[in-house]
Amino acid sequence: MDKRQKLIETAFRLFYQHGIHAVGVNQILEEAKIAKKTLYSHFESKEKLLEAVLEYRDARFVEWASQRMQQEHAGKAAILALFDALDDWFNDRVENLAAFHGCLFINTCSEYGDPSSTPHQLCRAHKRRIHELVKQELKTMAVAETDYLADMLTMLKEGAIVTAQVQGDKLAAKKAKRLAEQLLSSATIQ
Amino acid sequence: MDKRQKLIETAFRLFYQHGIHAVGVNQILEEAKIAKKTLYSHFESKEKLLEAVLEYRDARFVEWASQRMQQEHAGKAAILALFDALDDWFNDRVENLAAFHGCLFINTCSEYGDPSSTPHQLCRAHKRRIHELVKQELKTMAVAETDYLADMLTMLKEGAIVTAQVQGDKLAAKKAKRLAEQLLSSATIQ
DNA sequence: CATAAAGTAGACAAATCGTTCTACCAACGG
DNA sequence: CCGTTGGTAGAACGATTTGTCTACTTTATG
Repeated sequence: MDKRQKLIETAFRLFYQHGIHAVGVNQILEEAKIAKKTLYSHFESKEKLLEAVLEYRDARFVEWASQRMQQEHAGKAAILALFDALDDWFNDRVENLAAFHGCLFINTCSEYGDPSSTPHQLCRAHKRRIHELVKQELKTMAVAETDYLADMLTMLKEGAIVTAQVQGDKLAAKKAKRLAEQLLSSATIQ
Repeated sequence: MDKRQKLIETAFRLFYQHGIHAVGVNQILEEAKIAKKTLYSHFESKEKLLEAVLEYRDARFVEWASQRMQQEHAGKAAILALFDALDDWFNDRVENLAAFHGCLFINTCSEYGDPSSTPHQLCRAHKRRIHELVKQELKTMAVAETDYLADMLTMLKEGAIVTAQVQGDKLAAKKAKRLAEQLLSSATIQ
């Protein structure tokens, strides 16, 4: 088995559940049943491990989201499918994403507030990627102001995630979907 | 000078800027120029100090937000004033709130993921208070579904905060205001 | 003025942090 | 068969964590 991958996945689970500074490397090693030297042969520091975790999560998440969108017809249906996907995520119906504890990237920015730090920038890049996904979908539709619409749809998504996490509102995605629908209806030209 | 208050304000500033686990009590004491024994005579632990910080921030923030809303005519203008207030906050034009580093309550929930923990519950209570503020304003208006509208407006607010923090998008509040306007227009009966 | 309360600085304890290190073992290719 | 590679366990290091403690000083009040 790939030790490096095992470290990334274990660290992800612990960071996601308890926060980054709250989890020590010893705890990661214990759970992964991997020796300390092995960790430091693959990663030069805890922060480098975190960076690998963020890249791993980004890849998995974007892959999942885009698949869910592409399962529907391009355009409005695809975008609404994203909010259905969020609903599944919030209610722990997606095995690949681990039990919902908010967004790892938002959580990470809370702990790495300096925008010039590498973790913060990786989080920013992830959000840009999701934004791009939505924007590309909008471009296949007959709508004006795709930039503004993509901004609002992703902002709505962030709001739903935070509401689901902080308030424990399991219906957050369903509510957000309704507003997204309205937004798309009033924006569609044809 | 009230040492207890000085401790709360110093701890707030540091927690807000760097995160909670990243800041040690020694650092708080150094900056506040207060002895360790004094801290532990006022608060039985770091977490109790955090709880006092959350209560302090909650009071200041709700006071500020409701004042900004009440400066406008009741109803739609008051709610839109909230988004103008957010814009000032994101762009560091509000002295009382300290330099923008996202929302302390969202940040805290990232580090205290367990919803049954006291810090998490204090954050939840704060968000409920803001939600109530918006909902009461909606009740003075001729709109149906005040619950749904309050949900969406606060969700939009959370999305704007996260976008401003993670993406560094200083225009997030202005964009959110535009969608809020549209939402209120299409919901108004008269 | 005297006493009590509340502050000070900072040493200290016990634990944990991230990181480096030694010593050893197993598998594999030349 | 021997040396390299990559793994193991875990000791050790120095720094830092939260929290307690001693000893002293300031301040307020009766």
